Amino acid sequence: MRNLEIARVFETIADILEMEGDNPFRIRAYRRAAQNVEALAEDLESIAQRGALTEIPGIGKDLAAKIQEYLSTGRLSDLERLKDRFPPGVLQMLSVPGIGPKKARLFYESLGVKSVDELEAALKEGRWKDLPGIRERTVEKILSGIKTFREGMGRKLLSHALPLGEAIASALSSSGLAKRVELAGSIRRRKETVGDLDVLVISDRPREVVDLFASMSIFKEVLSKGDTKSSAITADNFQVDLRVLEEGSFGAALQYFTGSKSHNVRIRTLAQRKGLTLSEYGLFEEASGKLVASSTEEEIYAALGMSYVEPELREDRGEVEAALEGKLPRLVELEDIRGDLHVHSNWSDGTADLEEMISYAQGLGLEYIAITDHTSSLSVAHGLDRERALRQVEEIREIAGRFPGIRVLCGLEVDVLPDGSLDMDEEVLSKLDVVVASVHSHFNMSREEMTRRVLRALQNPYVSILGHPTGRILGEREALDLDVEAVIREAAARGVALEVNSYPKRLDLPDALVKRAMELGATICVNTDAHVPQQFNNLRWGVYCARRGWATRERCLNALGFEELVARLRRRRPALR
DNA sequence: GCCGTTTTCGGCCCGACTGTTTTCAGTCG
Repeated sequence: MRNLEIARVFETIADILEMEGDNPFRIRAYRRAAQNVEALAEDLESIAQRGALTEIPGIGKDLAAKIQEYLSTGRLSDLERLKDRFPPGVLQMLSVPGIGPKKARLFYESLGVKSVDELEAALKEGRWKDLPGIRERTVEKILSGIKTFREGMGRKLLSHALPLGEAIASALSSSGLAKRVELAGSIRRRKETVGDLDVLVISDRPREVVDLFASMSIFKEVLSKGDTKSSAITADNFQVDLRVLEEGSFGAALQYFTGSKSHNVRIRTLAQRKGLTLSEYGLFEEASGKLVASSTEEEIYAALGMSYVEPELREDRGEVEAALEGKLPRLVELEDIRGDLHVHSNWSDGTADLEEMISYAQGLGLEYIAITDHTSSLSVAHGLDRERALRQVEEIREIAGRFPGIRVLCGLEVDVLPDGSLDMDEEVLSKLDVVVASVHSHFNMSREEMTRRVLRALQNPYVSILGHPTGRILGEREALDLDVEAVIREAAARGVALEVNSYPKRLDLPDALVKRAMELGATICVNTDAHVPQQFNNLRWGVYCARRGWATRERCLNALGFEELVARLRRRRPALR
């Protein structure tokens, strides 16, 4: 599957053309092509074989030829030519918030800086003073952008890392050399970003496992390779650590390598108090060195007098105490989620029409979805004004009848305006089943103003869900300056659900705040915010995030069956039919 | 570079915000 690779190629071309000041529509064509290629469910190679490349939206004759060239030669002559114009580090500057093509080019051509690091140094040395249009405030903004950029770097989104880990694990499993393969570390804890990847293997032929691992074609460099351990780096600079163990110590090793560090410190202290000692090889009696437990994690936790702790909870956020008291929650699972209440179509900025979205969701076995397109103040997304909104309601009700396998609710993702009012009148809102209220603009209000704004939206009787409540985007945008505690309390009091947006870069509410929402009695709703049918599959990322926040099925709005859900929505929205 | 019941050329999304200017350029969504 080389779709992602080709999407990146188109993105890079778009970046370079943008720096050269090329026709903006041509640039947009490349970006749109990249997006559509990335969203494809089918392999580009098999589409190419069918000769159907131009059937992909946004792919015409030219781009189809470029895809063909890339598939057959592994390179693209156009791109090679363009790449000579700007060093890769200059292209990377575009990922720094506050730097676009114009500034990147300016810095490169007039300061000679070829990377983000060099740019930072030059700015700190004050070498920007003679540059046109660059003053103190701009420099401050860019320096803080560089900080944000660095925080997002080096770590990969879970949604990228987990499939990679699963591919490595399955290659090792299918070799027949391993009795068991598990991913450990933060990826097993389902942390939203992952710094590296830990793979544990049980085998009595460790040398061969190591050889197989080190020879995998995904790696560009093998850092170390011994009898039971190896580390290697993938082409996109992601480190993978392999550890091969004997069957007996698997539980202890899995527990040890899953972490987190702070969770393990707590566990080992606990063991010490009981006269025991815990290592990656097992739980032993301190005095005699006698093995107490080692083959499964369950045994180890049990021997310490605790209930089993799900990996997602192992962050030392109170799970040790709760496990000792037997009071850990039963976490929500992917199978508990019955529907999706935040879905877009091509009525606003989605790519698929209503039928496609509904039929895909039905195919996945969802019991219900709510269509929630944007409202008109979000003009970039071609949001709906009242007339189109009303027309869409009629159309949804009509189309829904043709899909007996799934219930389709009418909704909107309504913009929360700066004063906290909603971007749609009450007459329209009263005709909807679900209203997701979201902040999409004016991100830099003061904490007081922003909090007042969101609280006012929550107080609106038509709002059912607060969409991506903090507005953060991993590696791209900080969370809104918001008194989240007050927002959670208000949501709990008003019966408005807080969204856990499953989009891998959002995961918003973030896990720590999901936990706070649980503590304060609020309800969450794990939605995909799908703009493309395939994005319904993002649900798992949201569920992981919710689990890391101790969320239970009982406190998850869309774990309710349809009748219960409607009853719940109606409780807040008397007008619901 | 794509696209088409306004169809093979001429559109294609554009408003808000910021910081720089003194009427605007760059970035973002």
